[in-house]
Parts: sequence; C-alpha cells; structure tokens
Amino acid sequence: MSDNFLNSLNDSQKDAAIHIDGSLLILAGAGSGKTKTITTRLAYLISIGIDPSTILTLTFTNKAASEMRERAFRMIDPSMINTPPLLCTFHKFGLLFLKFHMSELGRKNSFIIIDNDDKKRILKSIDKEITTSLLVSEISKYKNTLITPSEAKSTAQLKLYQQIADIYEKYEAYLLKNNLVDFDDLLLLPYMILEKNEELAKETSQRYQYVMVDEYQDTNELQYKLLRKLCSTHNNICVVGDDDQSIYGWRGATIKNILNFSEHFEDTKVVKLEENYRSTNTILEHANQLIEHNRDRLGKKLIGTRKKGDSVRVYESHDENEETRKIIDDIKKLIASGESAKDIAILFRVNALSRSLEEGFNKAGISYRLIGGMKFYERAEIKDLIAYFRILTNTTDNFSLKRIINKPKRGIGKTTIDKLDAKSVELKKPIFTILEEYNADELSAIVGKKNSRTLKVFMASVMDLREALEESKMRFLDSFEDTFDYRASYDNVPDGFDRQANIDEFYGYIRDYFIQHPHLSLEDFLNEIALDSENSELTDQAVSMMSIHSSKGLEYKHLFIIGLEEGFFPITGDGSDIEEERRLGYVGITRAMDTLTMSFVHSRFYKGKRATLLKSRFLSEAGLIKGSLQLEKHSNYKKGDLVQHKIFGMGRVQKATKAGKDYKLTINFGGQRRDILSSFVEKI
DNA sequence: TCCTAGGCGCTTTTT
DNA sequence: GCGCCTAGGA
Repeated sequence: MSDNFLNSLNDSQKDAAIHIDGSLLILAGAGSGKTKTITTRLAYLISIGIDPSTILTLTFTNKAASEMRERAFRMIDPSMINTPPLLCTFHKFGLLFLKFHMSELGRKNSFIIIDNDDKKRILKSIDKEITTSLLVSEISKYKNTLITPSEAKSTAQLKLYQQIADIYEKYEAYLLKNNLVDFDDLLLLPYMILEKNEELAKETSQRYQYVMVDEYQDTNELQYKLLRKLCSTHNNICVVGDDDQSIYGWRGATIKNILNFSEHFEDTKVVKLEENYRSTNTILEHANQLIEHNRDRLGKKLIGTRKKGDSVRVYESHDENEETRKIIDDIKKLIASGESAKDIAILFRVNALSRSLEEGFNKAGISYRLIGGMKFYERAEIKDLIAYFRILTNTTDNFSLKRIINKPKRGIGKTTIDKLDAKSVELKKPIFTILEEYNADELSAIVGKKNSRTLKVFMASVMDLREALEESKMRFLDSFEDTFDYRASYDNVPDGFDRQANIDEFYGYIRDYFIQHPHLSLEDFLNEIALDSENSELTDQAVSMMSIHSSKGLEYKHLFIIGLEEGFFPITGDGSDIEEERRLGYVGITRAMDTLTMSFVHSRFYKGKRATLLKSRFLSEAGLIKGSLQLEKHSNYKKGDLVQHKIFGMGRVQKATKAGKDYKLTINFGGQRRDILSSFVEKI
C-alpha cells in the first residue's frame, strides 16, 4: 500500500500521523487540520500492517464519527481490511460493551436506553419539589465522578443535597427495576465492570491496542478513567484536542484532562498544530486577541496561512429588529453576488435569539435551517411509537407501558395507572405481567370493572402484535397501525398534519431499516436510534442558524455572530464561567473563513421583557471596537421603516434621502407627515 | 377522566 | 413569549 496520503500533511501533522507506540497528545488549534491528521494516522497504522480491528477511535458525536470513517476509508484500500477498525462515539462503544458484558453486573442485556426527556419524567415522578434540571445535572455529575448514591448520601452536608442524594438512590433503583440505562450509564457501567473484573479489563485492553480520542478537551472524569482502563496494558493512546475550545464544562467536561494529559499518561509526546488553513489572517488575529485574555490554557497561537482578508464588521443596532434587517440585507447582497446560502451562517449564544431572525427570514423569503432545537426522536408522537415498540420487545418496561397505556385515549387515567404501579411494587412484578396473568375479575379488583375490560382488550392486541413480531417484522408493522390506530388519533387535531407526517416518516424509516438489515431485530433498531440524533443534511440551499455550541467543528465562508451583549454573550452571573464564555467566543470567531460580522443591540426583548443592554466585553477584548474599525453608528433608512420619535411617537418612513451622516426623512405619524432628520428618531 | 385557562420560570446541549 | 404544569369544573 502506498503512503502517498502523508504527502499532503505539513511537518507537524505528519509527525503526529506517523507516531506509533506510546501516548501522544495532539494540540490542534481551530482549523489546523485536526480531523485530517487523526484520520491519516488511522490510515497510516493500517498501511503498515497493524490489524485494523485492534484500533479503536472514539468521538463525541455521530457526525464526527461518520465524517472520520468516510475520510479514513478514502485513504485505504478496503480490500486489505478484514475487520474494519472500530470508530464510534463513546456511548456507542459503551453500548456494544454492555451488550456483551452486562451479565457481569447481574443484569440482562435486554436493557433499554432512556434519553434525557425520559430521565426527567422519571425524576419528576420521584420528586416534584426540586427543579428537575438541577436533579438531572447533579445526578449526572455524581455518575460522571463515580459517586454512588450511598456515598452521595453520606457526604451531603446541605439538606438540599441530602434530598438530591435520596432521589438519586430512588432513581437508580427505578432504572435497575425496569432494566433501563441512561446515557451516563453507557459509560459508567462498562467502567464498573472493568473495575470489578480485572481479567476482563486486561483482555479488553489487549483487544484494543491503539486507542484514539477526538475532542479530548470535552472528556469528563469518567471517560478519562475508562480510557485508562482501556490503555492499561499498552499506553498507546493518542488524543486530539484544543484546550481553547473546551465549551462543555457545564456538563461535566473537565479541561484538566487535556491540561494534565502528560502527567496522566507516561512518556507523552506532544505535537502542536498551530497553522490555520481556514480563516483569513484578520479573523485569526481577533480570535487570538480574545483568547489571550484567558489564563487557564496551555498557550498556543493560531498562525494564519491565508491572506489578510476583509476587516471584521461590527454592527450596532437599536434592537433585534434592526439587527435582523441589517443581516438580512447583507445576506441578500451575498446571495445576489453569487454566494451560496449554505456557506452562510448566523451564530448566537442563546437559542432564544433565533426567533426574531426566523421572523425576518420568513418575511424576506430566505430559506434557513435552524440547527438544534427539537430533534426528530424527541417529538412526542415518535417517542410514543418508540414506547409502543419497546413494550412489545421488553415487557418489563413499566416506563414505556405507562407512556402509551392511554394513547390513543382509551379512558385509563392517572388513578388507574397509580393503582397498577402500586400493585407492581407490591408484587415485584412488571405491570405488563400483572395485566397478562390476572384474569378480568382479578384485575377488576384492582382497577374496577370498566378499566379491567379496557386493559384486557389492550393486552389482547399487544399479545397479538408480539406474535406477529415473532413471525415477521414486516407483518408486524402492517398490523401495528391497524390495531392501535395511533396515526389516526391525530386526525383533525391542531398540528396533527405535521405529526402524521413525522409518524409516516418514522414508519418509512423503520421499514427501510428492516429491509437493509433483515437479520436485525426491533430491539436492535431501538437501541440504534437511542444514540442517534439525526442532524438534517448539510446540503440544503439554506442559511444556517445555530448556537455556538452546535457550530463546533463546522466552518462557513460568511459568518454572523449576533447578541454580543453583556448578559447574553458572555452570559454572566451565577454558575457562569467567564473563561468558558470566552472560549465560546473563540470557537464562534474561528468558524468564519472569509468574512465575519459581529453584532450587538441596545435593547432586546427577552423572557417577556424588553431589556437595555451593554455591548459585550468580548468586542473590545478581541480588538474590534477601538477606533480602528468602522463602527456602524448610523443606520440606513429606507421607505417603509418604522421609527419612533420622542414627541410624535411611532411613524413610518415615506421618503429617505441621504444628508451627510444622517438621512432626511419624510415620516407619516398617524396621518400627519413631517420632515425629520434621522438622528432624532430611532428605528423599531 | 378530560379539558382549558392561568401561573411560573427559564443558559448553553451530545449521547 | 412560550411551553409546561396544575388546579378546578364539566
């Protein structure tokens, strides 16, 4: 096999790519060819004869995993590979491991993965007093730092934390009883197994001789410990990351992992990739200036390889409507000049800022794509179907059963569910089993005659479907809708049309899955999609808008960052970390390739109130608002603009002519026309 | 059991 | 401003 693919690397990239044994830390700045380097290394290891099946590459997102897979496989001759290297997310790896070794913990491997929404519902059902989001994050924190419920209980000082620890214990018991596994468990349980069974730990480490980790700055303590286990017999660990791009501290990622990598793993070789191939030098300069204000960093500077480029524009607007208008004007011009909409993106720190943008885009008739927000599998109708399928494959899943027992409505309310729940606890049997084993009379004694009959009819349908499923997956799918009329239950309800479209898509998707993977079961399908977060295709001819978090790893020729105001970006106050906010600023700026526009407003409507705002400190820290740059002080006015005057109130511009820095405006104030200079009015 | 009107409280988000 | 939850009446 030829190793020509090494030729397109620069010296540092090559140095990293051909490193074979021992620990390697690749500090890769934004746009420095990080993915290229790590995929080349993967291809290189294979090209020199290392068994691909002994190479494990871990990523955080499915998107990163598939991108790497594609790029690595382009470099290698597939005919030379018997078993492909394992390249997947941390969570997927955990899932695969648990499928094989769950029995080590005395649990069945027919467990079901719950998502955050399920987790919230469970926690809500355990406790209604403490904010669910606090419970979610605290319990996650416990799990990611390997603190058991009893440890949490014994160390809790405050009453609040004793309560939380208590809820944590109940939550864990609930998961165990229903054989559920949350996202944290996908990492925690494998670790516990490896900790318990030394022989298996050794074996597993031997099996994966070369371990690579992408976005290492985002790993948490648990992931680090898991990696230690995996590398315990060989120390062949190669991680890529950028301490300046660590933006997930709020969910337990610890920047210490990358800062202390050389102490954690022996004889570490460090390679820095500082040459940036993405952005103009001007953009990079501002990015460097901003990040230099952080103290907790390894210290690295992006070195440009491109030309100087356009200066970064700063937009000052009265409010979000004016801000939107300016950006839309610019985007129209860009598109008119031949730029493609997919090369343009708007970023914000807080998702709520997308609303005025969306309105503006709709009005202007520009197509856009809002990334993030509600995911396909998070939609209520899809989750209902998944719950149906889960209960059909796993009868111990009380949780899913309760979700769909009254969907579509069949008259089973909260009281009935509570009675069944109590009985389930009393008998230590899943609700499903009770419904199945009890005859109608026995069931009547628990829930009454009418409910008993309803539930028996329901169970008969479920049992029929279970049979159909055993016979043929396709036949099962055919009879599913006939049996429960789930889709039909959205006839003639508000937004029922959209929901039915989603349901159709889901039915279509699952059919397709079974055609493509005839040997896989419904259960396999359910596990597969539990880790799937379906990101719509990037090929759409639309302007993208998303949070800065979502933008990591992406790049756009023309970029707008809005909401540069204190309180919005950086978010200030309790629990916020200014250095992490700054890293976010850095991530945002470095997404831009050719042009960058940063925008702030004086006032914004947020959480039901209009707030007066100060411009973000990041603008001056990045060297963007000290004289040298043209600050857009004067808005453009045109016919049709709405304006506000101190005395005359609101009016609409009928005519606008430029007069020096200002505009001479003819304004219609409720029928009364007046000529007024633009400096005396404000745009709204 | 179901429906609807009003109160409340909110970062960031992948798996 | 919007979505989620709860209380109270049908």
